[in-house]
Amino acid sequence: MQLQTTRATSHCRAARREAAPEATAGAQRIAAALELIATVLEPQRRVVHAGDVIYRAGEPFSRLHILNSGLFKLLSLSADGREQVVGLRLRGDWLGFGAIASGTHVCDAVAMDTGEVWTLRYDALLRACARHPELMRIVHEAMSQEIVRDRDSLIALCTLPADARVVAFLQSWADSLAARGLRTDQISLRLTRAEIGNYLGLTLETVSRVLSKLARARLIAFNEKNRRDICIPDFHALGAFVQRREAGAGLH
Amino acid sequence: MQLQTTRATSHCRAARREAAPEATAGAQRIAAALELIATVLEPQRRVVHAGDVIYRAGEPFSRLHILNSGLFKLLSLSADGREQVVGLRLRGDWLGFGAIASGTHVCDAVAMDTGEVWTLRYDALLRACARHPELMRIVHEAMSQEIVRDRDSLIALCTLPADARVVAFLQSWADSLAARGLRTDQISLRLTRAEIGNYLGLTLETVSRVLSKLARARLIAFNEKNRRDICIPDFHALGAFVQRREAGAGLH
DNA sequence: CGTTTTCTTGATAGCTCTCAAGGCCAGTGG
DNA sequence: CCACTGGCCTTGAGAGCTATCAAGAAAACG
Repeated sequence: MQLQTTRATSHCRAARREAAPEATAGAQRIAAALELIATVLEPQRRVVHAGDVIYRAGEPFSRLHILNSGLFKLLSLSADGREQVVGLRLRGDWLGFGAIASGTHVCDAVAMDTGEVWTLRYDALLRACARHPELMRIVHEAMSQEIVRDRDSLIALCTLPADARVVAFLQSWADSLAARGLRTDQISLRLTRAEIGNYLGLTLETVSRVLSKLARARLIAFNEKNRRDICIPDFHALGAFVQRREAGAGLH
Repeated sequence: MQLQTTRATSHCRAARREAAPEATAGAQRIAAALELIATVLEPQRRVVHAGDVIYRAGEPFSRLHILNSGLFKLLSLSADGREQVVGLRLRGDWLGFGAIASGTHVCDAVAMDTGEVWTLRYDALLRACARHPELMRIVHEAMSQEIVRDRDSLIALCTLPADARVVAFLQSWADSLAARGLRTDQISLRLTRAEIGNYLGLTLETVSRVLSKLARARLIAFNEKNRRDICIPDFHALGAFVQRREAGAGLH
């Protein structure tokens, strides 16, 4: 059992170690994709502020959006009227892929901070893709990445206990920042406990309890005077925390 | 509260009523897409049997697959070695989209029954898409549909209690069959309780208990001598069951 | 400075998992 | 034909985890 824990932990380490050296590479790839789109398609650029709606579920689809900066959330309205956060998007991500099949947007996209959105017509993109294979490669990679990322979060949210869900959220958030060349030692969640819980399928109280427990264990540290900014002194220890819990649960 | 329950239920009804008349339309659209692919690309066709592996996680990506018949499951291997069913695929569905971004397959695809798989090279598909806009539309719609479907299942699995998860699974399964023009009054799950539980993030005992409860409430009926084949006498009642439970839970 | 939102913490209840035992069924071999 | 075996399923009892409810503290906001 000890062996298995060690192996699983080292596996996580390997994945994370890869991310760090490639951070600049990831940021450069995003920058290159944005540059190509800007030169080939001349998208409409728009500055948005917290609360601005990019599109709403039910609206007809004709345009895709690419994020140049800012933080955005995707909201899905379930049949009984409750809102669920189904995704968070950052620089380099696309918005609107889900509407291609049905011709109608299936969720709301809302800005959570000031940022810049590039908008382009889908039919114009298709025509441009026929002329620029590199552009089509970028679009397909973005859609493929969205499929994989959603699948990973589905696994995390369905199989992990509350502690591990919050840790996985923090790790994936840090990974997203690292892939864009941003610093990860002092990260700002920019989400309320209620929004985090909504995203993770937990209540805000449970999220608060888990964060408090992590802080007591010195695995994270809150910023003075602002409990939304946290720093993660040791990613290894954070990952090992949930691994240890899993191993312990499996011992009986 | 009664009003809200009625509204939510009728919403579900509306969605389901749409599905029924469009069943043949959905089947025709799938058939048309398969026909176009067959004529333009001449894919390699292969008959597979239960247990056959189409691809494994980690293998290099070069080909996509389209399902002409059969039932397939997507398995994701988590870091600690447990397998998780992350998707079920039927006629008309594509396999391998998740590998485009990374160039490596991210999950296993395994046949659960005899079926026919069409295989084509991704680079050939891209070249063909440049010549046939209709083909590109089909590919993009398939990727978009996969994004939306995964997102929907994520919401269902993260926010619903065990009863509702199983009901949602039965409904989505029946919808998938209906969209392909198959009968839905007598459906065969072709999955063990353990596989259903794995897919839904539940234990096999919980799945068994929920199915027994649904059978006691006459909302489903097991086939004689085979508890894997069930029939759903009234979809309305099945949907209303979970709606009622939600409303009741919210009363306090 | 007062109001509102957000966050924390505790107590309790409910749901699901775990563990355990047994039943049903198909295939196998005597 | 029947006993045996193994896989799959069902059912029950208890434990653990998370939601719910409630109260108060802290921070943001006008």
